[in-house]
Amino acid sequence: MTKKIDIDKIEDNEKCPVETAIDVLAGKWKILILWYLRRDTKRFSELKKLLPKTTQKMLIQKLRELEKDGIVHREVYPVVPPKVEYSLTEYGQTLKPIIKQLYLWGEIHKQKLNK
Amino acid sequence: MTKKIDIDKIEDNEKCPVETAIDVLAGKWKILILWYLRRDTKRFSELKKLLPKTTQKMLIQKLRELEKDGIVHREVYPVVPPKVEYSLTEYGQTLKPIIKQLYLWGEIHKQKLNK
DNA sequence: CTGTATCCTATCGGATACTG
DNA sequence: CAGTATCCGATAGGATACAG
Repeated sequence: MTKKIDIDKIEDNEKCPVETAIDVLAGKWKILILWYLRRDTKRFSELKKLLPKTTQKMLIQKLRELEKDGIVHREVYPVVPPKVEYSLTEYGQTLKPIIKQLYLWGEIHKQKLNK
Repeated sequence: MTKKIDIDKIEDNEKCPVETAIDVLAGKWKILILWYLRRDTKRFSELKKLLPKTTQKMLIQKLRELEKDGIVHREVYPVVPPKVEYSLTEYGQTLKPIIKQLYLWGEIHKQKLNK
């Protein structure tokens, strides 16, 4: 349904929406977090395993930022040991087309690198 | 044509293509540069005006990186004063779906921020 | 006009230790 | 398990000056 928009026809605004999007998604790990949350809820420990190259501190920091922007939901279960689950909010779901395009292009680029 | 792919059905690979894409596009200004080049060629001085918040040094640095990745083409005209034009390569054009989605989502998010 | 070259600082992010 | 706190180094990025 967005297929008919031609970005070539859009004028160069003062404050481009692309910049707005980047402001929210910048920070290397953020999009990768969203990628792993695209499908379902993950516990904090799961995310840590999925993102071995980041640190606990960074992961929490980025999760907090995404939470603040209304993209990620944090659900705390009052059990021992603690259990915290992260998921995409309904608003966060609207980012999926971006994530999808990044995935598709990443595949193309990986192939190019292997040549 | 990519509409039928459901990213929810994709397994969590070791090295996700999303990460590959991020590696190339990371750096706050890069995507914004691509945005302004999406339609046509720009001179260096034009890019500088379009990106007033970045510095000349950063702009050149990012342009060089994009050039190295085969995304941007640099055309030097041997005239005085110097004239250099930047444009998307054919390969760089393949990034347009990503840029488009970022634009669309940025618009949505701008609206949300104004409420 | 299109760059280079320095210098400098703020932020990002890693390592480690500790806690409810 | 899911954090917090602290320290510390690397690097992204800004200001300024200068050159072809």
